[in-house]
Amino acid sequence: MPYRPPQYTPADNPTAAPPPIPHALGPTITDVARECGVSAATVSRILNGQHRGDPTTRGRVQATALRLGYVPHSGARSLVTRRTGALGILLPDLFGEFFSEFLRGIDDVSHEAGIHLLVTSTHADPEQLRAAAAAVRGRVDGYLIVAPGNRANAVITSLAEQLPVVVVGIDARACGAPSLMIDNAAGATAVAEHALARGYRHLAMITGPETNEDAVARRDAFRAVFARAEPDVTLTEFAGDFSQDSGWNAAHTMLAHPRRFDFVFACNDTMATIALSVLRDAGIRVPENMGVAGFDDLPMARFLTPPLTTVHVPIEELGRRAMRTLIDCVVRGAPSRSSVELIPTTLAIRGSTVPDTRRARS
Amino acid sequence: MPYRPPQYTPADNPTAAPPPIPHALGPTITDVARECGVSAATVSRILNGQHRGDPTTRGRVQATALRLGYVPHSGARSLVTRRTGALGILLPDLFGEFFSEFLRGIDDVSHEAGIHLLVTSTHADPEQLRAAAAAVRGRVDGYLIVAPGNRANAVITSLAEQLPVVVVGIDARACGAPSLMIDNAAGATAVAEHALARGYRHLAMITGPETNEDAVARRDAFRAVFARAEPDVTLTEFAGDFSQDSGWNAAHTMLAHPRRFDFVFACNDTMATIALSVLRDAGIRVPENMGVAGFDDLPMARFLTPPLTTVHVPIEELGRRAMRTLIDCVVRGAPSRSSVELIPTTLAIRGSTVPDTRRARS
DNA sequence: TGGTCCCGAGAAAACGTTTGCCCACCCCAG
DNA sequence: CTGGGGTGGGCAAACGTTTTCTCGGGACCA
Repeated sequence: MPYRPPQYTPADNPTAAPPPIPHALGPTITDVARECGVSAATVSRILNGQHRGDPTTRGRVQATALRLGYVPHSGARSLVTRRTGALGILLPDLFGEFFSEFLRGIDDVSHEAGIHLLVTSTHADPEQLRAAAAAVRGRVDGYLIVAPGNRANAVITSLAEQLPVVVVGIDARACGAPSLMIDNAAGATAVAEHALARGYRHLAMITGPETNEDAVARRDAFRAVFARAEPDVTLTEFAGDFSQDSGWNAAHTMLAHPRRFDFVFACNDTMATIALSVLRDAGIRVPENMGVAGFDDLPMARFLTPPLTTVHVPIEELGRRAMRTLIDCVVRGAPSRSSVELIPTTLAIRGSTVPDTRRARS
Repeated sequence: MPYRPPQYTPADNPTAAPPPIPHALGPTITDVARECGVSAATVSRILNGQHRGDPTTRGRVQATALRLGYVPHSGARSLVTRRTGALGILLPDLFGEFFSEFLRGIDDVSHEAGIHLLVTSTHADPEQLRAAAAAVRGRVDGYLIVAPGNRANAVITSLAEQLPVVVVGIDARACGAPSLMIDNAAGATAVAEHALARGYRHLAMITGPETNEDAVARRDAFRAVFARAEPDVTLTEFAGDFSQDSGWNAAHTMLAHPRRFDFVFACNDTMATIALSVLRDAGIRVPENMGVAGFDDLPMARFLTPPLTTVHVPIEELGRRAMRTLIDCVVRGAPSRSSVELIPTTLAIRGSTVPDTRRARS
């Protein structure tokens, strides 16, 4: 990734004159010092709390800084402290409610730590991840990476050698970075067992992307329960990739299939929502003729028709924990120990698998 | 907002020793210069494209920079250029799909301009907005503000005096900043006219927050159509605030109302979704007994049961345009001319207002 | 051939902050 | 009265980059 300087000039007019007037800077530490009749060093120490000195001076300096609206220049500071006070959030793609929730958790933690967030959301593959990380290099003290798939190990490893890294979504122990993972197996298992307990026998599953470890884990756990189920139970898989379109295609493929299914498990709520919609259009009653379950428990899931049985994932909590872990790594300055934290999931049983819709607002 | 230095130490242990090992920095410009046998000045000029000089030297420097993986220290650079290459995105709150879509548009544009995004999402009122802006002061070249309500004018005005500002969601001409606004009036008007054309006569509206200009505009436009409708048409308003909970409360209040309604317009899709759910639980058929319409056209809207008639808002495009406007301001260095750009909306007619559900995937 | 101009590239200052080192002062004890 | 320890606070270097000023050399024209 060759270095490319920031381009404020619009792409359609690369020859435009460089902007002449940079923004006005506020008061500097020298201004505060002069105003108080002390040296810049003293101001710096007081404002950073390292100074146990004269309370009078301290009060005066703080008051002056406040009055002048002084905010230290973060660039100058990071130049000497070698810390930026910011963390890079590298997201594969910003789709749907999942990432709003996730970001909310992250923002919450970072906000109270006084840490800033550099967010990028445009990596779909390892190479773009590398580019995104390179772009914010030097501006951040660490990376929070939501894995774009399971092929990114090499990139993550090389990033983790330079800065603290926390990975969400894949097991990155081999990369030397702590990982946080959703307990997909428990969730998918619970769905499968619930389906069988409810008497459903011919199961369909709409899978997620092959490269997504969450998706694979959900699929495998679902398969595993099927493998030890009674022989009259069948399981058929239809390929999806978590997107709306793929859900639509998979649901229609399922309906065209010669086998009559009585249950469909979509590996995320987005696809489950679409499945519900397709089934309704086809005149199939849920849950009587067919049970439907999803995964994620998006805020909307309980308000669908019928309310969607799904695996609850504490998404915001996931973001929060990931952020705490990352901050912890940065504090220790250690090159991010390997570890895996499993985020528990629970099955939220609603109207798409049990007839009584009175439980609408479970 | 008193200055508070970044706190990497976890809040529960404020006395922890300061982190001893700052992250290792990569190669500096001096390293590249030494490696090539030229001066740092030359490297700087070449890498920034200001150098039309000797192609041999240029090629050598570029190759070396690439080989060493040199990335300039953004702090040092911003110290002298007085630009940071980053923009601050100040969001009121990260809820639902709306902001994922919005952020996607923003990220898209900034990414291709090589500009970084500092995202904050924790301001619910003007004072918090001021604090959020102060926190990133000096780290950004401009602000993209999604208004937390219509009381923020004073804060926005003072921000706009210092840095380029673009505002989304309120008319900030008085603040000296360009604004982008959704054409709420057109959308709400279209809904009202559609409802009346479909023969609905007793309309209910679930409003948004009083402090939100979008919400107010939608309400007023809907009222206006009612005002010039035939006398047998009634309109009753129920207070909401765009949240799921408020939608639930408003829908139930509506059902308890002595008047029998045959149409409900929720001022955003989140509340409309809840309304659909509540009506289903109450055994009211949509659209036969009651029509439902929302606003925003979230990606999920067309997959609800029945598919939701709603006002389509090009959310991603909104983010994209806002970002382009902001970048334009920063480029010109001008203190952000006042202007208002209106983002057009269109009515998406679906099954929640017209019986034929065959149009499911319109 | 001599003068002029241009172009490539280096030296050095400046940006705002932190921090190690040092000094001066004060207080207290001997 | 003097010496020592402790403390408040100043000086100056350093961080990595851009940019202005400068100079040397080569080309071109008369």
